[in-house]
Amino acid sequence: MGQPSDSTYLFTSADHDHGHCIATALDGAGELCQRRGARLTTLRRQVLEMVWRSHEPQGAYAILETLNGQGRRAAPPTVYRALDFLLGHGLIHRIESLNAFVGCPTPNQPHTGHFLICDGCGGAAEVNDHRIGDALQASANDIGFKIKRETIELRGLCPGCQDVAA
Amino acid sequence: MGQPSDSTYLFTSADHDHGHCIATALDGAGELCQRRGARLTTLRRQVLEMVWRSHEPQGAYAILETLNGQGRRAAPPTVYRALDFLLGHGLIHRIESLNAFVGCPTPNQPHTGHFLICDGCGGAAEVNDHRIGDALQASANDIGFKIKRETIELRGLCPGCQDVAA
DNA sequence: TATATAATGTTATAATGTATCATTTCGAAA
DNA sequence: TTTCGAAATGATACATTATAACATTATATA
Repeated sequence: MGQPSDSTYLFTSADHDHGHCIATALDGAGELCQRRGARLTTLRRQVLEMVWRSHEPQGAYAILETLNGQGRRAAPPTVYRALDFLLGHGLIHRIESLNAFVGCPTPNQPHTGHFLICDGCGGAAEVNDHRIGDALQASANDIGFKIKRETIELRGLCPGCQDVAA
Repeated sequence: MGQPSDSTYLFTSADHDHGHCIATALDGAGELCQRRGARLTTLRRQVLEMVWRSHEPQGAYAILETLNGQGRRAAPPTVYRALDFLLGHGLIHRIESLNAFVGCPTPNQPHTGHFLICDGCGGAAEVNDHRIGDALQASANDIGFKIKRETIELRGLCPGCQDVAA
């Protein structure tokens, strides 16, 4: 608990109701895929669930191990293809600086993920602050650069881990 | 030519005097290391020169091949250690979304690199626009997140490559 | 010069990601 | 319902990126 059900994760306490995060994400993904005529197969749903295992970005091979721990005997392409599908539909984001993947809490509104990643607890919070996008756009405009994709990853310490450090 | 000697690369025409970019970078690196009592060895200088081979970020193994093409017989750790040294002194930056490295035109002023990377020509331009840093800082402040490192990589099309596309 | 430290060499391997072709599953058309 | 084409997954092999561990060499300075 600790957070209202519709709030986005911003380094909430470790005891928040993460089951609710997962359930919301899976339900939302189901609806999104149905609307789009995309097939959220069992495998893809399992991989999405594993990405959502926590708010720490998950590596592809970690996901593969988890899958294989459940009786299945999968190989890397199986996982990467599922991840590609989820990325393509905006259900997850890739964290470039970690070679890892994290669930998107707001896959319905088109956006580019901006991330705060805590070096203490490993959590990654997605923020959608128009000031950031505006500043990037303004800077690019001055040069005449046309933005197609953004990789915005801030590493540091979340409020809780700053307290621990002190 | 095409650009004044002290300007930073912002997708200047392909025929700019890149030799000047390289010379400036190497000279600056020499001075910086001397001031800091750091040893810019032959190997490290060679690797820096290879990173500066163009404004396209260079992969570690591409650098390794270039090194080995010059008679030397080096292995990956040799290159990665030199890159680590150069990163540590801010002489180069790592582009996370490309697993590649690019020379820093302004290693003296402390800063975090913000990059515009053209999907057309492959060039990476480093911009230091306070609006971006300010917006990131403001957004992080609201949450109480303490920024330690920034990965800001915008992919898209530079002015020249937009023209070609049209 | 002696020597401690930094730098580089060397070998092996870990971690991440993809190409290719075979097989299975699924949904729509007949 | 059956058939058929496309999409999804399985399976094998391999490519790319990065690091661990230990040996050797070079460098500054006491």
